Amino acid sequence: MHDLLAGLNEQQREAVLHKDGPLMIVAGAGSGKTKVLTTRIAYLMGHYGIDAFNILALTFTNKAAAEMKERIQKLLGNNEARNLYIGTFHSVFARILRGEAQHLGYPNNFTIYDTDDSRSVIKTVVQELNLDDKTYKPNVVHNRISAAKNALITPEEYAQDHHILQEDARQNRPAMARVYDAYCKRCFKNGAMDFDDLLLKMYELLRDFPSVLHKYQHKFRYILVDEYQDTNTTQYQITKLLAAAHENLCVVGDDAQSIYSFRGATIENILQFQKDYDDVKVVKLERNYRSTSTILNVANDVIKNNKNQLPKELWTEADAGEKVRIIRVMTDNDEGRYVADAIQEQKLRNHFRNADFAILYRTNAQSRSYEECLRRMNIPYRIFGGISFYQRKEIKDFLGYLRIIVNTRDEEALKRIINYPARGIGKTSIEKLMTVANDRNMTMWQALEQAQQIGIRGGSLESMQAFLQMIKYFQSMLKNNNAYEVAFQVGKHTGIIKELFNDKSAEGLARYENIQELLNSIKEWVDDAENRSMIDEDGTLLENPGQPPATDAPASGGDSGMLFNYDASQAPAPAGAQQGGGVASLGAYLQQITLLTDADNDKDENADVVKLMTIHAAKGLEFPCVFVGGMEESLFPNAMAINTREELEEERRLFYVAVTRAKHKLWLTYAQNRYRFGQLVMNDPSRFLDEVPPQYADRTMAGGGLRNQGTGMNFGGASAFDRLHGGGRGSSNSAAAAEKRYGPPPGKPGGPAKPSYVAPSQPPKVKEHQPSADFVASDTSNLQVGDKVEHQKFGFGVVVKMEGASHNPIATVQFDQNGEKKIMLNYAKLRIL
DNA sequence: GATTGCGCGATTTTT
DNA sequence: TCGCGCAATC
Repeated sequence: MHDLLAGLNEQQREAVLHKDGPLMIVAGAGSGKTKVLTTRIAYLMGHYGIDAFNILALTFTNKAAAEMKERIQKLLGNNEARNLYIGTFHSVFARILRGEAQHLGYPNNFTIYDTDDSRSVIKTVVQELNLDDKTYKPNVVHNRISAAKNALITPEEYAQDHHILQEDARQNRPAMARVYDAYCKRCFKNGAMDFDDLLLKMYELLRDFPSVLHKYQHKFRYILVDEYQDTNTTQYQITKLLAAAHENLCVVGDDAQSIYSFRGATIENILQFQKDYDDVKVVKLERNYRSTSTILNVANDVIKNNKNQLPKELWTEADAGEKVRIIRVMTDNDEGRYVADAIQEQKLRNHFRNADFAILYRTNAQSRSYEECLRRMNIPYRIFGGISFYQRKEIKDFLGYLRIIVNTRDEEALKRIINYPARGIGKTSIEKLMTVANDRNMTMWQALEQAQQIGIRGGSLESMQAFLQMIKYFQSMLKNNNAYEVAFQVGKHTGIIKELFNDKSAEGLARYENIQELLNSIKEWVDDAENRSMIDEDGTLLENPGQPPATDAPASGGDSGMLFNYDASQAPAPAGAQQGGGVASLGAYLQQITLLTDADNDKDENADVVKLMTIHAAKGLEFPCVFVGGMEESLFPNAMAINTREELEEERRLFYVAVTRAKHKLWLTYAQNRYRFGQLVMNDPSRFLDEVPPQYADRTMAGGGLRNQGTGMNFGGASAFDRLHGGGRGSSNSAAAAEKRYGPPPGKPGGPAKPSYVAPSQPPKVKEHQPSADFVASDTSNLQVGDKVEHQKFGFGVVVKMEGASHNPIATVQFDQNGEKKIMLNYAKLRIL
């Protein structure tokens, strides 16, 4: 085991060697945190002889858990790591709750509601309480409820808390407490837990059932918590309970990277850890293996402006590297162009790959200008974040069937699919079912079973009975068939596949393929689960919660990957029926599916593309070259987060995270003018830029050459970088046009700015036109051939042809810069010159 | 029942 | 500005 410690620095070694008692590892960015965690676990097992079954490691993402498991496996060189409990808080607790559900009155096959499901339930209860859904907006209400749950405030406590009630009254939502209560009751009735419940119910389980607590306290003799700075109150309390018997609790985190308070994370958890236990061993990992010293110095100096933190200072033996470039551009579009151009430049000069670049931003909306420019320059890129595979309507519909099969209490699922595909169960009938269910205190499913008795007649009744029959048929399969076999039949018999197959639109095709992909992934999960199944030491059959199914591998049998062509649906169901539901049961499948995110089955993780993402999404990642855009007041720090010191400090930590993502090169850009909500707004440079020590930064206008702009910042000496970007690369229109439009920045001395930014050397497909300052759409009802016009995007041109009906006239315009375009006058804005 | 159109709102989002 | 969600409509 000696070599486990090889390659660790002194502090890392200290953290690994510490065996018993509470341990806090304060791990700065890029300090080898994962290495320490994994080595520590391997060492516990390999050197101290701790049984893998007795070790629990909690992470925040599936990805982190999977990576840890893999690395431990490698370190140990055997298969013992498979017996570790490594997973996200949510997946580990879901797994435990699944086994203990009866204590709490939930079915073992309880459904896990994702955020959309939760909102949908909220919508329902708000309606049922006869409240205005404009006042009680689902996402607002959900945030409030979620915050309460994360803070361990029950509906009863909520209803009695003066401070909370006051706050709700002030927000004109006096009935919040009732909504919260109704929401909880409804979820319970539905046999469902939302994300927050997975934590909350786990806590209640441990709190209220001493035997259960005892069981897990003695099972998990060693507990490790990753990203401790992001834990919320509930997670804190759970860890405390679990660790109480042995106090072998190791928490790892970096208070400077706490950026999820809006999700209930409490930075106090890590700040106060030393007070929670006697004799807390604290190890600080301050040596950074990632960034240049310049970048680290910037990060260190910036974060010093925060008051509330654990003292530490990152250091490195790496070279100073280059200065951080602080770049001012005129508009958000210029920012996109500047970045795309700089990437091109760096690729050529320094042989970087696309994947060496990341563009980070505060808000998702900022991705647009980058996207346009990258596309124009044919630089491959990928945006991370956005709608997840599992949130797509067709996927949720399909899963809706699987959910109702496994858990008939799940009203959300039932409502979703009872008339999809359309089978003649109309709105009125559905409402009737719901009303009756509510009145007689039964589930909607039970109401459905008694459709006739409750007075549903005719076609509706027949449809309902046929529907019931079908679902019951699927249910009858559960016992002897695995998740895939059931899902296969669902696809075949419900008509979903047929419906999508018949939709020949592009979206329809995509939806069809998504369902195929879902089925593929279920198949793969089944194969995998059967391989990885294991018997727990206490005899419980467990499913491995870790590995999500990858969805890119071809289907078994090596065919086209299309497991399910509608046309081929007559083919026999997949052979090889397993011993039954068992480890690969539909219930087990559903339990983990909701906890997956797109990142968990990313097929082209290693593709050579520029990566665009929010700073939040970048946490934990690193890139050779990083651009951070939108360094402007009210954007970053965001206007919504500058009202309290706490908020501002979190924004600063976010900036710290952004800076410390960079290994070699870092650009910070800000635009003077930016379109926001369709309005052009002027922003001051971010205050965080002022916190960057001048000696570590080059501050320039994009392209350089501009002096004395007097922004209160030093735009002095042109760096090598400026010269590089400065002169002699043809002329550009954008900055000049922007300058023309807006004039010199108000309050800023100095003559008109010279064109500073230079258009990319590869001419774009559409030459961006900046409309004249006085651009006003003209009345085009009398537009004639030969008229000279200006278009907001395409620029100046001449009308060469008029066609189309009088109510929908179409003009063909020959543009100076962009060739001939057909312009629909009803939509496009043209100015007649 | 699907389609269109208007009005509103718009941080971040590991699970 | 843009996208979405709901309401009106054939």
